Amino acid sequence: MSKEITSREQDYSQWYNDLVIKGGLADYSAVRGCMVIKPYGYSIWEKIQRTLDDMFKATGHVNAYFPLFIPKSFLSKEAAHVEGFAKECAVVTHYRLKNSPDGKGIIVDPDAKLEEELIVRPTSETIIWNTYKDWITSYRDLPLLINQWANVVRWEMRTRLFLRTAEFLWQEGHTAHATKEEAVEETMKMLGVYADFAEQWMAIPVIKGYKTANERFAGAEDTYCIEALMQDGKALQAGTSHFLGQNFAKAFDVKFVTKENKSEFVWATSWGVSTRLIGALIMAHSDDKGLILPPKLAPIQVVIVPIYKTEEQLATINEKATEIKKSLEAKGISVKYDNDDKQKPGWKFAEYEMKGVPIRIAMGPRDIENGTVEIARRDTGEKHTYSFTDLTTKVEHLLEQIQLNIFQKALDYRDEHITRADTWDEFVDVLENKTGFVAAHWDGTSETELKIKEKTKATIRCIELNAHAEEGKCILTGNPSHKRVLFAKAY
RNA sequence: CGGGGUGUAGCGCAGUUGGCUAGCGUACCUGCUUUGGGAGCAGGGGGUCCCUGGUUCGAGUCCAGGUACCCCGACCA
Repeated sequence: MSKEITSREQDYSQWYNDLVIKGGLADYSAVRGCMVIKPYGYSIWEKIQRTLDDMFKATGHVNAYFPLFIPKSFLSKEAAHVEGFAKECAVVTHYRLKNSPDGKGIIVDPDAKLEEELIVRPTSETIIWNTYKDWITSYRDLPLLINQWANVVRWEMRTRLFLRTAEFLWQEGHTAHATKEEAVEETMKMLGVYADFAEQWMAIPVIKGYKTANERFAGAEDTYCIEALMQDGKALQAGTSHFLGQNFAKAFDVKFVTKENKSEFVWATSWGVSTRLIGALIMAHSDDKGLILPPKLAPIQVVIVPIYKTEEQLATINEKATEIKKSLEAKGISVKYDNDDKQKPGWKFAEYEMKGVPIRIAMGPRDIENGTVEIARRDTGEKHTYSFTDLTTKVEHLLEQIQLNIFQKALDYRDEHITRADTWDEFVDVLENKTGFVAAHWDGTSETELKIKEKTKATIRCIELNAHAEEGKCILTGNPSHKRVLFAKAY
């Protein structure tokens, strides 16, 4: 009763907002475009962090931390980079406040103006490459494989919880290599890490591809990405991996001496994923009753709800539930036993469904008598009664099944929503009515891409890595094309 | 930055033509009864009606200006 969720059909945006807020993941804050990530939402981020961090370490990376502030002059050293980010930078101009002369409040002290303004990092390439200059002198210093977990600020015109906030949390990997081949290899390796994480942990199928010039990261030679499809048929870029060539090395004069004693610029990559992933997670799986979280990232994997009339019954259930909780926890399963007597079972059922807890175990006097529990799975809503015997194994299997099931469901939806279009009318029709990805021919020019965007709001999400050669004609101009690319409306 | 919307109790909202003590649901506190799908009854506490100024005997309500946030778009992860 107290927490109604807007249905997807009624208002998709409102449904999303309801899930975030009523699911207890995050809240609007007093600061424009900035959200408060609440404990439940943050614990999802912590799981994402922990898992990715392990994957980064396993691929040879180490963590470091660079400053939040970037001297303004640094940003302009790489031409394309500054052009891409200039319009959304928060700028620090002063370092002191003082009491207002009229006695009301406090003002910026005009005498405390900075010599050079500081930019709150929108990304850290510049400050990092300025540092790398001092760290790299010889081929022996390479490769340099560093990751940073940080917050960044991009002053977006319009923000959305998790999907696009003015401040967001992310990780950014910045690597330096002796050869182009090695840097390209690194770029692809990390793209693979992201894709594996998205599919195996978040249960979100992704398409690996590369961006057209229009969509490329500011300062990159090539931008690779993983693209996911949300339930409203819009695409969401879930992670990017950039091959930066020697652009930043040249901008910040980062050279190394080869074995042959020659001085050369180093080759670079950068790659990142952000708290936006949580937005993807929410939209990919959830339904009109609330969140559906993949077991591998759910803060609570199993909730146990007692049902009782008397203190004696509760005492018996407490004993059994604690036993079950312990045996599940011994298998690394996170369990919440909610015997809070301030809420009734029905309320708890609804609440944990809203929060996307994958498995709910209900235990009442009836169960104690029969030596059973009732298990409900969040993804399908199915309820079954199981005996205590081998309960832990059953729950483990069920968690695995749920993980696979929601991935399969998302995969089926995604695959059904990749549509080939060969005529303009067909193309527009799919984008308008069926939605999702449209695989179509494109003549390879930025002009055509922009015209299509103007007409349909769809952009080229990526050119698939495994796109096979196929002769055809551009959907708009009819000019020759050698493979299809994926268009979609996107977040 | 353009278009639309909203600011009244923690949250969600109502408040008529300007009218006297600002209300409803929920949440909260107390008590009793309840507990297998968001409990019931009784009692209780809680307000800078977004801000500033104006009109008026009287403003939550009318007028002007400001401000904040949300939604749709343009920009972007």
